[in-house]
Amino acid sequence: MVVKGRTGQPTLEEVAALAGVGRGTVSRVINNSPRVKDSTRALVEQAISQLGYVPNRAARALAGSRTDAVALVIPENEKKFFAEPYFSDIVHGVADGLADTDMQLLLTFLRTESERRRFLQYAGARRVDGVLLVSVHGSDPLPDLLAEIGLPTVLGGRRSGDEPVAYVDADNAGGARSAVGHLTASGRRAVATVTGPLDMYVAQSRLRGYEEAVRAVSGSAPDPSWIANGDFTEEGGRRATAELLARHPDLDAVFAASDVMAAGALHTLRAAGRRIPEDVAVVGFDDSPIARHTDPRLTSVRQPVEEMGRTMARVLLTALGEPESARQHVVLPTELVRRASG
Amino acid sequence: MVVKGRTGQPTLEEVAALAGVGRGTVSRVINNSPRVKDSTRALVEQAISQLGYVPNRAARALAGSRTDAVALVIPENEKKFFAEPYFSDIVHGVADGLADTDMQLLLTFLRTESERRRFLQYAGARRVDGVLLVSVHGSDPLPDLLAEIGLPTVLGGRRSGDEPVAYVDADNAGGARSAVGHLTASGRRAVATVTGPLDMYVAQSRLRGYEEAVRAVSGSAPDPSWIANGDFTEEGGRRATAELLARHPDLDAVFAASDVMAAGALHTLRAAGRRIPEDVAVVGFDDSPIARHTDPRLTSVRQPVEEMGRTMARVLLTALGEPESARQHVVLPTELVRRASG
DNA sequence: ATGAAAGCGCTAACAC
DNA sequence: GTGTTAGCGCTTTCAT
Repeated sequence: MVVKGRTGQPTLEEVAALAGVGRGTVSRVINNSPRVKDSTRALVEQAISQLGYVPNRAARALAGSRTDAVALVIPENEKKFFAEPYFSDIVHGVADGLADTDMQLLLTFLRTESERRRFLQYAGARRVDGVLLVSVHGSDPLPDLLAEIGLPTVLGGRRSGDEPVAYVDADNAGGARSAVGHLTASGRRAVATVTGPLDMYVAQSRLRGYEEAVRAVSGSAPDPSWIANGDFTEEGGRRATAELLARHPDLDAVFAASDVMAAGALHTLRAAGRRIPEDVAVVGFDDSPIARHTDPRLTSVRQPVEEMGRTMARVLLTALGEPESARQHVVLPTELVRRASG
Repeated sequence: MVVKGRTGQPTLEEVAALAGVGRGTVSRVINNSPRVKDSTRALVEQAISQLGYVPNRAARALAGSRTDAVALVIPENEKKFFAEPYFSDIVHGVADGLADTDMQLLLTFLRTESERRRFLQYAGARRVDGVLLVSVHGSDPLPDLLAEIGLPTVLGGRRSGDEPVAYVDADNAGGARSAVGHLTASGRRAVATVTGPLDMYVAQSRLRGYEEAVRAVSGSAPDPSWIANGDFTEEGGRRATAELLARHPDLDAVFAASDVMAAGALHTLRAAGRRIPEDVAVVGFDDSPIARHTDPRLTSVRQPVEEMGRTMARVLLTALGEPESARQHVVLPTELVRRASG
């Protein structure tokens, strides 16, 4: 006949019976309540391992009104943003940060408007304990909506300088400053930049870092003609670099606000007959293998992506532990990885 | 006054009350049971949307003994294997394949032996309905253990030619044949190969494809001296290519069993003064951006990775629907992407 | 410190 | 077809 319900798994009740205690006591033990006598605890733990007992998550969630699950949400408006190992690193980091918890990691892609709605319902129904949100675009309302719902949320990156929601970001402006500083320190003065899409704070920050570094050596803000907009794609990097080259045939350095764009810049510069790094130096941002293979000597700013993921997980866990804790804002340092060509 | 534990979420009971029906009927409606009069169904659906009702997953799981969740498991013995977009594509594909289900996607990395044990416990406790397992290494016992437990499992790739567990793989041997065939068709006869780690079936298959293609033109199996082992890393590709070059200075083509290794091969060949493709042609496998940026003209075999993920999800869903269905084995075709340099 | 008991929200058997 | 009811396995008062 059809085997139903029972999975054959031992239940808390059976553990209690074997240990000769009540169910409440077993529950206390597996939840690390301090109000249990050591000897009793030992008894129960013995029974647990003897039976190979594993608490039933669903029952726990139902009774305790929590889920022990967090969602990692990835809005897919800009898939290109995730072509690189960035995505993979974030996921690894988050998983690592959750590793010694028994939190489950749910992965959710939000491609369409209807999927966004569905997710909000889902979140509103509290089917996760918290949310990690990456690749937040300029004016994405999702973080605010989650905040209204009262669901602990941590962003990877931020939407603006005074992001109200908890976030973990990299020091993009600082990274850009050090990249450009690296160029000027070696005597390059005609430094142009290829920016990311300026509706993203990450792109604004990197541009700002560039401007600050230029001002630091020239005493004034760079002329806008030294700035060309890309979109974080290689093709965008090529196009923007071509513009820059047309406007300033004498440029001797380019700071690309992403490594993929740096790869594009390198291609365009080479195609135009410029030698790297004799004629033009290039510095990128992100330290991706793609760019390194385009030119192994490419100097780049490295963001600690995996650690960002780990930190996001940690921040969320903290927020889950102390519901009324202030929103945490973490900015991790970047690092300039020098190779020959910068 | 007595309001306790309530999360504020409407329950099935409230829906039933509002619709003026019993709870069982509401349950039937949300589970698409055919045994409901259309008019009643409409009534219930009206109440559901009026209340914004979302079924409680935990309660459902507890009562129905299923979880509506599948785990995507990634054994991390060989992290290098996932440096490329492969991982990202698989995940996207799986998510896509699950998109119009309300299955949740759990992500699980297995780094240590203790994590493996924990996962087996977890799986044994039936906290997921099924498992997707990628990057299965040569003699990994995990798939068999899951099969014993009776948990529907689908592999991405396989462990051997007669893999008993359901799997979705790419036609690696066929891809390798077409790659090498492409080289020989253009007159190259001195074709060497850089293999992957031969304890992986994927590497064996690609080597077999190479051997078959060589035999097809030369009439006999290639001498082992034309074969050098890599490990799917760039450095491995460099080393193996250097060996080949030392053994056969006259080689005029290389088939690399992965694109990252192809990148390594290109670097080594260039460093040795060989011109690509005048002196030596290179063909890779996987069609990764890394390799394309090393040489934009690199011809590669493309595996439909995202579709593999999608298919894995589909196969698993089928297995969940028909528990006694035969193990499905799917092999997806690969495609040669010709560019100038092959 | 521990046992007893009341749910958590749902599914599935069973009646009608 | 539809209502009723008994659990699913756990957490959490409330007594003791």
